[in-house]
Amino acid sequence: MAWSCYKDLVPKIVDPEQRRRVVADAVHAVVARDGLQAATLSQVADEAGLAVGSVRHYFTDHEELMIFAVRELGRRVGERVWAHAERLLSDSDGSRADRRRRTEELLAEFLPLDDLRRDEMLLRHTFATAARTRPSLLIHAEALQSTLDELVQRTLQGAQATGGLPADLDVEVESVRLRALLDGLGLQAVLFPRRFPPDLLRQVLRRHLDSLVATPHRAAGL
Amino acid sequence: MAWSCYKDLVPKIVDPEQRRRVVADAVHAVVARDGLQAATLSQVADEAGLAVGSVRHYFTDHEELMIFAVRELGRRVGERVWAHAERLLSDSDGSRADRRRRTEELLAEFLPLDDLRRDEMLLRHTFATAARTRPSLLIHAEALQSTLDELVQRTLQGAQATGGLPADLDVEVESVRLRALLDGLGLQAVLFPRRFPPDLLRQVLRRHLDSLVATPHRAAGL
DNA sequence: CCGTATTTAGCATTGTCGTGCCAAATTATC
DNA sequence: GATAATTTGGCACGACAATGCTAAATACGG
Repeated sequence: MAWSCYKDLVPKIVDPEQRRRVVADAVHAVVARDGLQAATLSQVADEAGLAVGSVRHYFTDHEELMIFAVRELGRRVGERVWAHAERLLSDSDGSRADRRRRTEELLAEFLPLDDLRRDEMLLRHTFATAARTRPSLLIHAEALQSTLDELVQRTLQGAQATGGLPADLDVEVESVRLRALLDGLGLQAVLFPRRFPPDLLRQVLRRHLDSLVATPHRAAGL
Repeated sequence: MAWSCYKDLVPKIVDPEQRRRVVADAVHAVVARDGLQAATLSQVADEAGLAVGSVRHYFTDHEELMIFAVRELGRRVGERVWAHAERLLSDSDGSRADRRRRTEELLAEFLPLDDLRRDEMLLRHTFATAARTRPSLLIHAEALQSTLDELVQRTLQGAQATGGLPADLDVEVESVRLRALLDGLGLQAVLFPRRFPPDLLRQVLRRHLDSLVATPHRAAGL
């Protein structure tokens, strides 16, 4: 049943951490394709080309497997996005138009504009949703959420610091608003892809950034 | 939510449609509390105070039960929200400030500001997510989505028609943007309620509407 | 080359799901 | 009141999940 495509030539010695990551990959693939309820031990093992017993050798139980999958997702998303962010946040040079363009590119990392980002969006959302009714996942899902929240906030702070945004803009609120926009937009695009082609996503993001730059902030009055 | 306080005195004759709605109530309650994976026949029957056999008498199988629950959710959400909308969309009178206030109230119907709206948000989101990997739910989830999309769009169109929004605003794009914002904001508030108190939700919504009113639209340039 | 630890594979158990089927209880019709 | 229809309750079966336990296959240290 289990399908070890390895030939007999490959040594049986295995780096356990790498193995765990391979299994996490399988979890991600199954969840992205068939949903969380399909991520059973047997399906994950099949996806990874292993036997159930092998998977169980590296994870004590199903719960630990799920937790690891969430953390691994967070690690990868964080790594990819922060690497992208540092190029923007550290370099203070470039014209304003250039900075604007790069900011837009950074925030576009949150949108499902290609298969990689689509799967990441899907997985983030799936695990975040699952965490609501699975206490063991909550803190890890929150950590993932916080990481991205912080990135958005720093991006806006940086833009404001370099004069790309009005000085009286309430960055706290705008961060929440931008993050909500990105999340909602990405989510709808993932759930109903027919209705939200990548062009539309980019257009909406661009429009939002435009409105941030152009809008004079009004203190909370009517 | 669903509470049939009937005692044994009530005759055994039952309106089947009402019974189906009561069972749907139970589905909603279980899903909102414990997630979709908990909406098994036995748990739903328990929640409704019925035997499994009774539930099965009104629904041929589990799938039909889920579909009915989605449609019933759509019916209720649509009913409540459109009732609210008509008061705004039909009446052309009132000052601009008054219209603005009522528009904000209407859109606040999309946010989880009280238990009822919180559960509705949760259920909409849960079923929409599930529909991705359950073809039988897809069209019903899309219908629910479309209904709310349309409401948002009409609201913005109405606001533009009465001069509450700039005439050159691209209502198509703004509808998508506003809807994404409402969805993303509501979702985060539902998943991580500690971080998103109702006041913050209102503030973000108000800020977004402010920016719509105040922003001159720039044609898609840099 | 041998013994030990690691890795892989699988069996058996237990629990829970949906569902086919049937019987009891209750109501409606005559 | 007797009979048919509706409604309710539940048993039994098969599928499949997670998991405890065991044994084979493989790699490594001596």
